[in-house]
Amino acid sequence: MSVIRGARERARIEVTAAIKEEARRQLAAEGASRLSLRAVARELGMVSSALYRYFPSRDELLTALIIDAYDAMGAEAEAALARTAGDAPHARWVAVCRSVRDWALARPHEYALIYGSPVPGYIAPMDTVGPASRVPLTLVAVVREAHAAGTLGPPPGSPLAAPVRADAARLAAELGPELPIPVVAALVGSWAQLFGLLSFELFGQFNRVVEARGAFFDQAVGALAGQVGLSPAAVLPAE
Amino acid sequence: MSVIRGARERARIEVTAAIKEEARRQLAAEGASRLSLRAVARELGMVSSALYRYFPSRDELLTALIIDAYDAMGAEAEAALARTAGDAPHARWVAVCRSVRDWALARPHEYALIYGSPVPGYIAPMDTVGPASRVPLTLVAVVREAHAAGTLGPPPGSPLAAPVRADAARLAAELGPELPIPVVAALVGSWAQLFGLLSFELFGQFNRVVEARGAFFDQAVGALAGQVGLSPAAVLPAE
DNA sequence: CAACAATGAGAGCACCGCTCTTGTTTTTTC
DNA sequence: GAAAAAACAAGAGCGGTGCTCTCATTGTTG
Repeated sequence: MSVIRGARERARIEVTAAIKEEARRQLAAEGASRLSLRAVARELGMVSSALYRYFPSRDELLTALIIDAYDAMGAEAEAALARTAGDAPHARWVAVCRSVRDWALARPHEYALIYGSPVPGYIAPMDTVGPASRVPLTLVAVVREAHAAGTLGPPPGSPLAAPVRADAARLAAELGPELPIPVVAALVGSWAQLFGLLSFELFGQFNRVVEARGAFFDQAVGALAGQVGLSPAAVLPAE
Repeated sequence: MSVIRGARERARIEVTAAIKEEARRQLAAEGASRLSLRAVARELGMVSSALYRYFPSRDELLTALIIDAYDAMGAEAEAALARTAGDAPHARWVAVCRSVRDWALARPHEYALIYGSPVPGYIAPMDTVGPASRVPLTLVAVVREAHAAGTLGPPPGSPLAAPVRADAARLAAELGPELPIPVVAALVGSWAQLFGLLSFELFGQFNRVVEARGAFFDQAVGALAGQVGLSPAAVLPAE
């Protein structure tokens, strides 16, 4: 399947990669709305119409960049999870969140591409949902491990309204049937709130408000962990 | 100061308003990145160059829309606060959050304008910070009232790291010197997290994940209230 | 009334996304 | 190995964009 068949196919892969690379460079320099196919082509020494052999439209190029960004961020989160194997769940939660933040701080424009305003009229194709769910699935993995170890406390807060419980139950069936329903509901909220913190920091809302951004982030995601039932003290029991 | 001096000045105010109105219509129809000065001018029966007498650039038009949007959202939040005078702080908190959500759901593109990816290269001018702070100040008002009434519990979570405490202390001096520092820190986090919930809902991240969006939002902002020390049970004491 | 500043109209510049046609090169098929 | 098919690059061109410039007109003010 991944066998490269000939010079043409090899060239196509290389050119496609070069286009995305140059597009990412322009993204970082100018932002998504100023990404120009003509400029990308010019920089690559080709004519603009040639670029349409590789991406049928500007939106398709953006979609490819979106998928790449989701994948890169997800890989970062998964790497953080793997790196902290054996640590306490609360610490792993914080580590995963931090890795996401580090990735976003290094590539703010790619972050904006996936968590900023959606391009108008643009419906995210199904190809994006897999890559997009890698970060939340990583957070779920942390919680499942804590639950398996018996260190997961009940999430604080009022009991769930019926429709929320229904949503959470459906999600639990997909993500971790053994998890208590309120934990799943709290997880979804924490997931959104994590990116609220990131977006505010990256989009400038914290300017002149929060200066110690890293410390503040750690504090906030620690609190988020508490919201899903992960307590700082709990440690994985030795086998 | 606000006396209208002549026909010319009156016309200028009307034309400026008409331009913004038409621009908002296009914003709703096409999104910020497809907002076109020429199309606005065309719809208004003027030539595109005439529009530059009113806004020196497309970005300036966007800035005006941004300020209007912040102001409208802030007014909505303040109205919700006024409407619930005398209610328990926890209920007022939820009411303010709901009013912000309702405003955003009715004008998703204006929401995206102020809480989505910033226009690249675009630095928010100082004019925006006043209108932008109306919503957070409304949330602060709820918490201050609860504190004055003595119903504000200590926010849960680990003690604050020194730099976070310093930021929060500086903010407390501006926003409410009587408030405990950890409450101020939790407030900033809740503020960001509130818009995380909103952005995920509005930008499509909850598609196929959360269906009962209103109920879920209420649940989540209720938990957010708990994070700043507002408990559902506490009621304002009768005078 | 005259001088002035604000406004509108039009042409034009450089750029954009995208399409179509033309000629070339690689791959596939017989 | 030659012919047919597919992939590709290049160029011209269409209708659109933000923005600037010039020039005539119109309301304001001394």
